[in-house]
Amino acid sequence: MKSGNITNGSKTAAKRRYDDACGLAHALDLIGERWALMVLRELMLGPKRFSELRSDLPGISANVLTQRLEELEQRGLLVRRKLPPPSGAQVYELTTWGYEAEPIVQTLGRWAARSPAHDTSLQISPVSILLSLRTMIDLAKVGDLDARIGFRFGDETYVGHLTADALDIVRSDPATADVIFEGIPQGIAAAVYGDVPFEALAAQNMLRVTGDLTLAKRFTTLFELPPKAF
Amino acid sequence: MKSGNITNGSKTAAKRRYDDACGLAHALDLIGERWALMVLRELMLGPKRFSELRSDLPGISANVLTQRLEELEQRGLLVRRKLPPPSGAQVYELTTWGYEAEPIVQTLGRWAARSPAHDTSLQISPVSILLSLRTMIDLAKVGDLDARIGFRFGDETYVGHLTADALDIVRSDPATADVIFEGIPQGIAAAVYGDVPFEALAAQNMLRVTGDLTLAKRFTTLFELPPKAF
DNA sequence: CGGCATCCGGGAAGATACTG
DNA sequence: CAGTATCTTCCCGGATGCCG
Repeated sequence: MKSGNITNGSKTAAKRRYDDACGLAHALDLIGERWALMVLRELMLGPKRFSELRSDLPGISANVLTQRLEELEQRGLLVRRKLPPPSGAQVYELTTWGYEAEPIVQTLGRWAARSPAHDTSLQISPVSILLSLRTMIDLAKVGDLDARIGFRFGDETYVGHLTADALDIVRSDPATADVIFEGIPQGIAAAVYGDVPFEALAAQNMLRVTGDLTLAKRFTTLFELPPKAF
Repeated sequence: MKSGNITNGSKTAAKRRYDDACGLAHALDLIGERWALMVLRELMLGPKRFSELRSDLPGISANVLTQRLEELEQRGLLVRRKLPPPSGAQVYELTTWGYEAEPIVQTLGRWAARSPAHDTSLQISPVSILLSLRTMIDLAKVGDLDARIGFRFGDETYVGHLTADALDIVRSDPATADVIFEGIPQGIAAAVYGDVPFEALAAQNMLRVTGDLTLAKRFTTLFELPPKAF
């Protein structure tokens, strides 16, 4: 019914973008699609393979994950990399610029924590809870503490290095950490944000703490959620 | 037709949400829809009416704007308010919690400014450019400066209060400001980020500067875009 | 004119099945 | 395990039209 095709090159090429020079608009053009920021979040503590991403992002479908990974790679936020033999598996790893998106994840998360509608009973991934610790830590309470905190969620293990300046978290073996938290992400959440005692969590098979228990207890006091907005 | 229609109650209860306790996921459930953050941005410096939003968000359809405003109101991010007579016009105004989303807009904007694909030649709204000034100001360069900077973009006028602590910007009459920038948003961008001299901008009808020209020149040196990521 | 409902076309997202 | 292929559903964008 439209007489003549539009033939406006700039318009046919234009998919669903905000035609706006504003930085926010451009950011949304880059990472505003559904699932894009969630994918970045899952890669924020280190490379992952396709199947790990799929299982840590409940609800994403394979084709959408494929598409997001392609777009994010093309835009320079992540790269595909082959692990050295014998593994040889392909993983997705953030670029430097991709890692620089962590403040975005933190700012959004901290803001949303004030939402009265926030349902903390839902599923949460290992990376999510660890990033929330990085976000919600009150460095003033750390003092001169310097400790290595291990986390074990099934196969996924992480080690956090707590200093006066920051809580660094990398994916590595927690065997030599000062204290090890082992269980499910909700167990960490309950201990840190819900002040649930370790014994109760152990009884529910949510969390097991080994190593320096005094340090563990102290660790759980370093974090605080912001108050609800209303 | 409306009566007795399917209502899809069985499955539609869960729309298109991330079923995830992560703060990021909840944030995206609240403001992750298309145009939502752009609407928040436009309201960030004060209430606006429907038609103002529509004209400052080129590309949004009335349909979608209505829907976003409803959702954001229902979620507690903005309220509808009637201006006192004689205007009596209805405006949309952010709640306290809504204004607290400014760090989100800033973080996304600052991050995207590093993108090599960022096209600064596109249209930009008054609120966008003013928020970018708040984002990109280098307070260390302000020293003990204390000045009132006026901005006039057609009908929309703003006054920025520059102090050592912050650049506050509110929508008000710039008549008494120390210096007034008048023109189009791109004119401000060219002067501040492109170091284009005032004379050149005046010749192109992009910007006219009145008042304390020394202050104006100094003002344009306070802002710096981050380097490109690659 | 401002605000909102409705219809329609296109395209992105979701679900499932399938393949190397 | 790491993705395709296909089909369906739903959201977005544009146009029209109602109503205060």
